[in-house]
Amino acid sequence: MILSRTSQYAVQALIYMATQPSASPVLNKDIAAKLGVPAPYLAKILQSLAKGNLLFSFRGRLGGFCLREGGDKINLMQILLLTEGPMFTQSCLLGLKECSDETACPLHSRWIPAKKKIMDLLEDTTLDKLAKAVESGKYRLADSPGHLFEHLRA
Amino acid sequence: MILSRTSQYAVQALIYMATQPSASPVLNKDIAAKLGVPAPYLAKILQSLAKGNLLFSFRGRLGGFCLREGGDKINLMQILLLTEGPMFTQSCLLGLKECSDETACPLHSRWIPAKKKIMDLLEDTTLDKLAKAVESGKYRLADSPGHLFEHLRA
DNA sequence: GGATATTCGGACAAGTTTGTTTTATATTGT
DNA sequence: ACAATATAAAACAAACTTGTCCGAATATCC
Repeated sequence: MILSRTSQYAVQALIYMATQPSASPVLNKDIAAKLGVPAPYLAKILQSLAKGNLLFSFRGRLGGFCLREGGDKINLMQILLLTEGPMFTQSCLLGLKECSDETACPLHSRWIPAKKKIMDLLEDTTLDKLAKAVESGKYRLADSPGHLFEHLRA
Repeated sequence: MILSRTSQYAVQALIYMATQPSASPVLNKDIAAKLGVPAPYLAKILQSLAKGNLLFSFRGRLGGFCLREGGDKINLMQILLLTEGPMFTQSCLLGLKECSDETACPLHSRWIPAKKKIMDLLEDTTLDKLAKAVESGKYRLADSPGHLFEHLRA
C-alpha cells in the first residue's frame, strides 16, 4: 500500500472540503458521513492537520473546520508531509537509512526516476483540481456512492 | 512507506542469494547475519517464499534455501505479489475498493501513469541485474557495511 | 542407530496503526 | 445564566505488523 489509511482519509476529507462553500466551517461529522469513515478517527486526523497549519478549527456552535488557504494553494505533497511524516520524500525502496547517490542500494538508480514522477504528481495536484473533478460528477471520493447523495434527502 | 518491512527483507534476501553460488543451499542464519535483520523473522519470510514456489527449502544438515529458478527468471514483481499480496497491483491511491477506468477516484487518471512506471520497473528488474550491481561493489544491500564483509574475517 | 544441524510450524510477545469512548473546553443562541 | 453544539485531548481497545521462542520433523555424518 502506498499511503496509510490516515493519509487516504486526510486527502479525501480535504478534497471534500474544497468542494464546499468556504464561507462556513465544515463539520467533522458531515465529512465522516459523506466519506463513510469513522468520525472520531477522522476528527483526530483533522486536528493534526489544523496543528500543521493546513486547517482552521472553530469550537462551539457554528464551529467546524475550514481550509486555511484556497484549494488552489494546497497540493497533495503538503498534506502527505503532515500525515506520513517528513521522511516521506526520502525513502529508499529497500528501507536503507542511508541511500543517497554516493552510497546507494542496487535499486537506487532505477527507483529515483519513478519516485520523481510520483513526487511531481503530488506537487502538481492541488485540491482545487481534484475538487473540480469531483464536482464534474465523473469521479467520486468514497466507495459506496449512496453516502455522496445524502444531502439530497430533503 | 512504499513497501512493508517484510517485502524489504524478502527482496534483500533474494538479491543476496542471487550473489551466492547456486550449487549449495544458503542458510537463513547467514542471510540474516549479512543483512543485519532478525533471523527468526527472516526465516518465516523465506518459508512463505518457499510456499509461493520462489524458493526450494531443504531441512537437516546441509539444508538451507535455494532459488527455484535462475536469478534472471525472477523479477521484483513476483516477489512483491507474494509478500504484499495480490491486491498490490490494483491499489487506488485513495484506498477505494472500486476504482477502475469507468468509476474512478479523482486522482485515477493522474495516478495510472505513475503507477505504470513503477510496475514496469518492478517487472523489468530481475535478481540477476541487482546481484551484479551488488557484486560490482558500487551498491550495498544493508545499512551497516560491517556486516557485508564479515566473511573476510578468517 | 545416535549426534548434529537445519528448516518447519505454531504459539507467543511487542509495537504500531487504526478505531472508540469519555471528558473537558469553547462558542453561540435563548 | 443556561442549554445546545462543536472541537480538543487523552485514555482505552482492537487489529495488524513485526519480532521471538520452542518443540517437532528431517536430513547428513559418524
